[in-house]
Amino acid sequence: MAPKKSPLVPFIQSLDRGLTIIQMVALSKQPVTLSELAEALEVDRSSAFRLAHTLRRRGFLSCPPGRKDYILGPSMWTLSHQYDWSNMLVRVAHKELKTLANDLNETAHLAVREGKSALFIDSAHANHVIAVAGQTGELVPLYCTAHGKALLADADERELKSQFGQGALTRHTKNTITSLKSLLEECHEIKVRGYATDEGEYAAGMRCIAAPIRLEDGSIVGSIGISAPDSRFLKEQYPSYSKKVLRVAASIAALLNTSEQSE
Amino acid sequence: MAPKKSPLVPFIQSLDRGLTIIQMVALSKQPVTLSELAEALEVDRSSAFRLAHTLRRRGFLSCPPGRKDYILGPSMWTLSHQYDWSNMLVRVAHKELKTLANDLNETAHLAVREGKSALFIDSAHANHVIAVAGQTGELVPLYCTAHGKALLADADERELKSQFGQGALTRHTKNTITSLKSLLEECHEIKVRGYATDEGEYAAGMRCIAAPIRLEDGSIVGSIGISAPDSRFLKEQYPSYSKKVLRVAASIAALLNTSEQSE
DNA sequence: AATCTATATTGCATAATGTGCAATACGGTG
DNA sequence: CACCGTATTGCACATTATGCAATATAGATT
Repeated sequence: MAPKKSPLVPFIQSLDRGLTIIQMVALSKQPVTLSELAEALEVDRSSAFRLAHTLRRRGFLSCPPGRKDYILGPSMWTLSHQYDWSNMLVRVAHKELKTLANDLNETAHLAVREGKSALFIDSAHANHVIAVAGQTGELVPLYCTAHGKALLADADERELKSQFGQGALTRHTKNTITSLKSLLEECHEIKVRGYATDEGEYAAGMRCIAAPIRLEDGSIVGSIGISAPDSRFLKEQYPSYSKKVLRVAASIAALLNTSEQSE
Repeated sequence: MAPKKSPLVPFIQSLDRGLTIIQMVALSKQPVTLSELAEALEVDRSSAFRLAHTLRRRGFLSCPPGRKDYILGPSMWTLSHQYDWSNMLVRVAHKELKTLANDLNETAHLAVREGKSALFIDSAHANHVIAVAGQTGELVPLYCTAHGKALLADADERELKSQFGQGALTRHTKNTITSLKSLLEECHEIKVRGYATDEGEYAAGMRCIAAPIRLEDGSIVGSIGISAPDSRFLKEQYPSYSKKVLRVAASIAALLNTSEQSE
């Protein structure tokens, strides 16, 4: 597709092919057959076989019992379990986060879900020099913050119930959503329009917009948004702000999904 | 260690090396330098460089901003997020589960944590033909079942509080643990001796032993155990039963951790 | 059951590919 | 500025991965 620019650094062909196999298998909903691999790689069956066999010996692939096609193996699983991913999103998204903060001249946050809370894992402030660490690590409720609701966007009734029980939700301000039903409705809305808002539902006087960050398959892995006092961040700004926030969320997702890393 | 038996199927050397790099980086707490990779692989720096470079281009590795050593990249992250791991444990453990059930001639279960519940993902019954699916999918509370408590073994006070709130725990039987304090103590005990018990704490008249399944780094990824009515499963059998359960938990862990898959 | 097709697996010779060596560039330190 | 360690590139050679062709295996069709 892309005209190879500078293969200055030689690619290790067979490793590259092996990685392609891993990704094919990981992305496919069904087990992948040898023929499919061979065809996708444009190599002979025998070559695909030996690559796959190597992956299998190392536990990166395995075969469903009795079958001879491939699925991901336990190595991939244990690696992803053991590895500390906590700053992966931060690293990938930090630049975009700063851009957002500068563009809108407000504070931008990056959050992930942590049980029944949203955890702020990074932030960027406008008019400040490159602050390496904001006061990240803050936990806020899912149901009454823009980030939290963005992270909940895909939740259905069952999930909300299991997370928040059947009791009423704790009220923090006069705007806090306290019924599961309204929360569910809001989630639907967020899912449709792509971003969530917080009209002082947790901290009075603060307004916030946040959008979920979605991988290719739609799964939500985090949220990014802008916060400011409602004296400065007016409702009229929702359209333009949300557009920017959505754009940034999309470009972070793109960075995550791109298999070809720039440099 | 093991004398290579039959390298009948040739290994793709460079792919194999690339996988080793991925595992090294994933298992290391620190970023890994090129020199370390070269040394571990017993290849020249330049070769290690080209392998790592290929991995980086594909997003399987990346470099911390400004650094030149390696950490895992976004590809590994997105793959592990998107992939459906729900039956990984089942596949790897099923054989062992059957063995356990047959050995003790009782029902064996495999469970994973799902929020504040334990989810049974597989089971094996003695005296039955190979039942492909037991009634998996059952959710039981974490705090009053052997599997649940095995999954909680490493929990500290903070985690228990955040999971179960400060209220008393729902009583299911006269043996149910209802205070967080006793639960915490029991968790400690379980961690020390390696297995959890359930003396009819959820369903009266049922006794159960379960042990956590731990990866190399100690993280708990599931639990395996044996259940039976207390008329048949006596306290006297704890020593011998627990020994078997622990052994099986260990061998499942071994299957998960082994990078060299048998065949 | 026997045949047939599709797919998996192995052997082997060849050439492409990955490798080590050596040279060069880079980044930080005295 | 010179010095060191490390990263990166060029190049020639030989190891290694590849395609082809042969064989084995499994499932389907008759």
